[in-house]
Amino acid sequence: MTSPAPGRPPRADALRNRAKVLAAAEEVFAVQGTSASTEEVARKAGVGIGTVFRHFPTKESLLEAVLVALLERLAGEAEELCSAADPGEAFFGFFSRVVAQSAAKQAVTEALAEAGIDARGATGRAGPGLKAALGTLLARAQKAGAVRADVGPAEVMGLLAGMAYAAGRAGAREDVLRIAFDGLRPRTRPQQAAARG
Amino acid sequence: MTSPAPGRPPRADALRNRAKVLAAAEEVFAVQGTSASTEEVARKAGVGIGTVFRHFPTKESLLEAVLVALLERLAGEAEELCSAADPGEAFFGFFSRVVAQSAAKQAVTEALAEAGIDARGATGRAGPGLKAALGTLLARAQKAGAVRADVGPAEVMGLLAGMAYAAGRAGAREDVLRIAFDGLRPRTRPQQAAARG
Amino acid sequence: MTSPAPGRPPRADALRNRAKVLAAAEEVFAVQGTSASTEEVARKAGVGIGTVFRHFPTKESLLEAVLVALLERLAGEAEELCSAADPGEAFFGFFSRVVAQSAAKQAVTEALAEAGIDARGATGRAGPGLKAALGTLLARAQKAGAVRADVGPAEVMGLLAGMAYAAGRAGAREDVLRIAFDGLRPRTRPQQAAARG
Amino acid sequence: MTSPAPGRPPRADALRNRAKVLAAAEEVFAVQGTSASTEEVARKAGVGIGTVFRHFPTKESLLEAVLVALLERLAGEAEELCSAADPGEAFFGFFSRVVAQSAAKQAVTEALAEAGIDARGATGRAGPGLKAALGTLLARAQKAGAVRADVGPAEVMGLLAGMAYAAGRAGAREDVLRIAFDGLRPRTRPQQAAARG
DNA sequence: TATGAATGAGGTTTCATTCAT
DNA sequence: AATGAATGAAACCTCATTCAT
Repeated sequence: MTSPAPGRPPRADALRNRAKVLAAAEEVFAVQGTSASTEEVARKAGVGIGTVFRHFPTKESLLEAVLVALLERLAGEAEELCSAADPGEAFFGFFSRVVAQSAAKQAVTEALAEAGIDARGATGRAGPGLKAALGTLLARAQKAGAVRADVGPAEVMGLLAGMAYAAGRAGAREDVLRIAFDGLRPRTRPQQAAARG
Repeated sequence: MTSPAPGRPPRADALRNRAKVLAAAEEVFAVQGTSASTEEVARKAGVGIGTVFRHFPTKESLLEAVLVALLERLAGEAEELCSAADPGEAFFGFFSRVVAQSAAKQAVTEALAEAGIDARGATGRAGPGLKAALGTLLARAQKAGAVRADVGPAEVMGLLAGMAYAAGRAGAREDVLRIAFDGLRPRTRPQQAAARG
Repeated sequence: MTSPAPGRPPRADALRNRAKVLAAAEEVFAVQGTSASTEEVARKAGVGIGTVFRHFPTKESLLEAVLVALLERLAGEAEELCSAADPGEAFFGFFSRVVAQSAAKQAVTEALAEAGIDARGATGRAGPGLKAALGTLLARAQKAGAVRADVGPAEVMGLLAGMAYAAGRAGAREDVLRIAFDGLRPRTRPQQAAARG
Repeated sequence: MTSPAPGRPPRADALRNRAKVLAAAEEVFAVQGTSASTEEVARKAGVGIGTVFRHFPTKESLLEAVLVALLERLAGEAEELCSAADPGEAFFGFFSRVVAQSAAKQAVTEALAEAGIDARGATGRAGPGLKAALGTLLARAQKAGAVRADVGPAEVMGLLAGMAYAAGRAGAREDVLRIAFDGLRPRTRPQQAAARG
């Protein structure tokens, strides 16, 4: 691959094709799982197979790009909610929306899982953006008393990945999410009990 | 499942081979994931590839058999706990143990997920055994006031699958499980009842 | 690939196919050069592509096997000539025959070249067989006064590779070989003859 | 060779690019062999891949141009030596130098081989230049008694190609070249001369 | 019944060549 | 004229499945 002369902007049609490939990959991997073939992606994108490999020199790099894009999009949504009026609603609403997306897209679940683990790869590099935004949402919700104080962003990410999987693969619905949410809310009674005791 | 000639009982060595293959498959899929090759399974089992396909005519059927075996084993464990002294401990202990297994074996997670969804396939047919036993564990724990009354076996299965995934892929630990458990515990009444009583 | 149970002889049909593949590869590489495709070899051998890769798991290993087979055959011919009546004729005759083969088969030239260099790979392992036999032929010819005393097997191998290449690629014929042979002959006799004359 | 619009002289920058590509190709093919990619050549030349194909419409034509350039350079060296003081030294020195170059550059060997065979292609058309100059060197050396009288330029070209190959691929060194040189020297006179001296 | 050799579709990747910018 | 993105044939290799031994 000839790298573009440094400083020169990439050509418009190339950018367009890159985006088309990425979008097609996102859809194909969402529907068929990440073992879908690169040819399928090319077909869906309406480009030649060579074009896919020009933009993403290995299948792994394509997959990575898809996951990164998903994570960044989620991080963007989270950031927007950081200034919402009701911090509790913002936090739980975001959580719900991510889970709902995962139900349709397997890739989202994988992205969440990898973002939690992988500090190395590109996925890991994009993870912090989401974790940071989620951390802010969490902190605000905690300050407002909507979420218990003794959980951190890491636990929330783990719970999110699990619920996403449950929604997408195990056919679980709001009932399950409700349990998780209750687990995240501050405990009322025990404190009274503790006060009494 | 291999159907022997009708009326003829399967030969002893054939049964032994079937068991060897199943055990090998369980281990191989646990370690390498379900995309491991059938040859690998045959090698680990110490049999020819042809023998694997004689007992399990497609790779999918082999995978299914592995999942069914896992589910049946879990169901067995659950049934044993149905007569345990402390129903709450029995329920949460079982839940924890399943999640711990999943952390080591991807296949367990898949089994749980499929068991929740698939009412059709063989996995779905084995699911009810687990779901029934889990239902008993759940009912006893609810009656003892250790688990909130408004959740059913289906929700617990979903939560279990999600937590199993979180444990195996997203690197989540007891922290996350604690949140889920708190979500499962009664919110108000039990403590009041305890306080009153 | 499942390795055969140690001690069990390979199946007859497998051996037959292995030989067919090797023969086809030899011919294909001879005609089209070593960059010919593995599919072409399979087609010529009349087997599926999978069969080629079962016997030779990489293209490189196939190529290596071809070269080794060629070297071993040449070594065999050389060994037979070690007991020939006229050591000079044996040596030069062998040299000529190798060169003649190379004219038709590029692969022979490559085999000779690699045998000279590579002490590592399988080709290098087969090289010594040829070099040893050639060494014997050479020593006998030197003792008989047909070849000058101050050259060793390594130089002869080098000369052989060069002449093989010249014959196969540069269109050189006996004229060139005659020069090389004159270079190999002892320097004294002709002069004595000339002195006498 | 790029044909400009008839009557229009090629632009200066185009000529410059052509030269850059040719130089890059020579180096790339020397180091990586002739199977190096055209992209690699473009990168080394610092031009776009399209520019390479504008000047050399196929990879084969680029390769040919490289070989022709090499042959012409060798022919130039040979011509310069045609007026050297010692014809024997000129001839053998040239031979040695060509072989030494080949040890580093595969392409030289190929050029020599093709020059010997191909009367058709561009390589064949450049060959005569070298062959003529070599013929002159040879004739002078023969007249001076340094080379036997019964060999012609064709044989010398063949020997040269073979020795070039031996040097580059078979790891042969001066020992082998010495044999070839001895084969080229007159059989009787020089030694008598030496005996006399 | 058990074996493992044979099969070939399908996957990833490379690269000479074309063509819009 | 120069560029480099796009193309797709073709290469190597894997693996689920079949079938002769």
